[in-house]
Amino acid sequence: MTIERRTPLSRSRRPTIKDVAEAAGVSRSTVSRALTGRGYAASDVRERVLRAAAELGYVPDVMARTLKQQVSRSVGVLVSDLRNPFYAELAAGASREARERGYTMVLADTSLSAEAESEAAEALVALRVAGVIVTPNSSVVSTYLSSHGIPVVEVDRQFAAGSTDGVVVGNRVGARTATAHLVELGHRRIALFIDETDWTTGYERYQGYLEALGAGDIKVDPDLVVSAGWDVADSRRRALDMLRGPDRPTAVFAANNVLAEGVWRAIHELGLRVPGDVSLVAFDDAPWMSMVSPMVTAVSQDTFNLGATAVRRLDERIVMPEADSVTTVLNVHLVARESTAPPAMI
Amino acid sequence: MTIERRTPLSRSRRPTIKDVAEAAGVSRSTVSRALTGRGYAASDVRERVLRAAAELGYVPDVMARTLKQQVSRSVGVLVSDLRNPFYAELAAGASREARERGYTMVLADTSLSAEAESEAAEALVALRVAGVIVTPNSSVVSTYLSSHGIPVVEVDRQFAAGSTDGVVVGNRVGARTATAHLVELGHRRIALFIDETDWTTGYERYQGYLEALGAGDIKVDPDLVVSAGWDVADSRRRALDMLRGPDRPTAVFAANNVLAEGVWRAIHELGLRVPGDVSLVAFDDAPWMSMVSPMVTAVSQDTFNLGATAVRRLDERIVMPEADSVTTVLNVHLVARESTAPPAMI
DNA sequence: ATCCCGTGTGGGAACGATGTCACAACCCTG
DNA sequence: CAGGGTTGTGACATCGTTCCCACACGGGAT
Repeated sequence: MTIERRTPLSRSRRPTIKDVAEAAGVSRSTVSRALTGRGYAASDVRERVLRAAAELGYVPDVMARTLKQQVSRSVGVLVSDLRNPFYAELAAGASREARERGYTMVLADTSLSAEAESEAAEALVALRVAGVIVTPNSSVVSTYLSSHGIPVVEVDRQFAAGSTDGVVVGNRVGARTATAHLVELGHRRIALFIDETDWTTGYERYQGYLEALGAGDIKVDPDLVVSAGWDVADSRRRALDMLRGPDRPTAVFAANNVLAEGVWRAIHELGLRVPGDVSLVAFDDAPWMSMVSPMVTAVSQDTFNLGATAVRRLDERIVMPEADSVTTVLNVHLVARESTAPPAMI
Repeated sequence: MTIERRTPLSRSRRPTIKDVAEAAGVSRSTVSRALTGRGYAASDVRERVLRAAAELGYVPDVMARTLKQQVSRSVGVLVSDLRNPFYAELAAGASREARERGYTMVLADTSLSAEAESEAAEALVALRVAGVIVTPNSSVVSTYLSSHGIPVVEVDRQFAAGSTDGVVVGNRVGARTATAHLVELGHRRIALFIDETDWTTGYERYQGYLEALGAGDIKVDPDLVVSAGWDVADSRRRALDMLRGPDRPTAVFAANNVLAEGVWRAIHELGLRVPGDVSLVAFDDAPWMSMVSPMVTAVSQDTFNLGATAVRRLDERIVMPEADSVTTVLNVHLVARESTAPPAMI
């Protein structure tokens, strides 16, 4: 009859390298050498140490190791909004690549708040992470982290190009292709829904839109360029206003998946037919776009790969801190579906 | 004319508490007391220390602090697949709650792989996190972490009920409500698409389905219960087989959003009309379900809150390690939309 | 004058893993 | 037997922070 041990040994004290050394009958130094593979360790001793470590369930303390070596194997990831499938997929890609390269990932959803972003950045500095991947909303985070000697990779958007690495997609090309697709179909009144036109991403997509219109000899109508906010509700409201108006556009280019959702909802509420009454193209191919009917034509970006590439870039930067900064541009491609067609005759 | 400093001071060496102490002209102990607010510190000295710390851009090293205090302020979060909006939203909820409670979040996407899960769990032990939230695939992770004295909260599914905390939703009630909704509409041949029926989640949903059938005096047809895999493709294939068959069901209850997507795609490929030819109810209300036409009736769970609640539970557990384990059950509710209607007359 | 107390400060130990010593056993070869 | 290579040892230092204890100082009570 055995007495139940209320609290296992492990709860009271986790095994340390010292415990392993005692169990294996060697010194701590020898355990360290045997486990890491650096330095001398006879094969029978190594065997004994490994067995003792396994039996005790010994797991090295990353904190202590990092403290000594001054080299962390954690990376920070700051994204705007995990509920947006774009950021979720980005994080998924980063997660997989981080795991493959032996990094742990510290993730924070900054909820589109500058305060949360700064707070998270400070936490990452305190953790002494090896590097940070961020979808920035301003240059402050990149600047702050860089000033603390932490490598930064900006993803999707870029505020500190030249001084930090970046991984973005071909925004201008993508936007031009999407708009040109509408122009080729015969559309002349093409609305643009965009988050902003000041940042790199928005600016580039705006430029791509302008270029395609210019190439088609179409004069830009400022009333058709809507700088909608960040949520579906706002986009929907603005779309309702525009599509109810007298001079309704025959096509809409929505510059991200959130705006596209708002426009889509507005179109449906108004009972308009797609693409009969209005054509729709989106930048960023969210899952719902291939599920709705008609399916939405979209500029697809490999978001998962965007996250994975950012981690790769960061890893390279960590290995070579002094190399020139690099901006990687990933390709996008237009997925023509059912939401685009020539405009109806008037 | 100033000379550009190639590498800022911060890169060569981060400021330590010692630097702050020297700058403020006090001892390290005094700096610590002044900054943390624990212990004595004259107001003028505190002032001086704070200014020195701010000027140097001093950020305390979490590693060193944790090492000393043996109390971490990080929590681990292990989710199956961030690309699934369910897990993304769960992670978003966990992230916000963690931030509010002053925890940093270490996240790993285990990609439905047992190996990745174990690997991630070991990394979390190495990091000495304060606790872990996991959407488990077996009991091994919970057991492993518990054996290392790390508090665990199982979310969505539960393998170690009784020994660890859990946060789940009313799976049985939800499934019963969804199925009963179909029964009330007059359906007698109701298919169930489910991931598995052994685990807690799948088992409960299966039971709810059976209960609702029993209450409607409907005999269970085993051919209508499909244990589909984990991806959309598999679910779609199985749905195609079933819906092409001679004895097609008049309604389908898909027990999660992935299965629902597969069924939805199959229905469309076959040119069936919803709800005319077949009604559809889903467990877990994914964003696309309110965007497609007809909109899909679904059992909605507050996934964001699921993640947030799990962090709250974990925090309580960390504060009171010896308290009895608790399983929190969150409510779900049926959102009746357009994909359900009485079966067509035959 | 002595003691006690509250207040403020400094010195040193400790946390866990690892690297670096000097050194001690060995073995084998010449 | 000398010399060199191999293998293992314990002691000590390191990292940044905090805890514990010692001490200093001055005022009030005994």
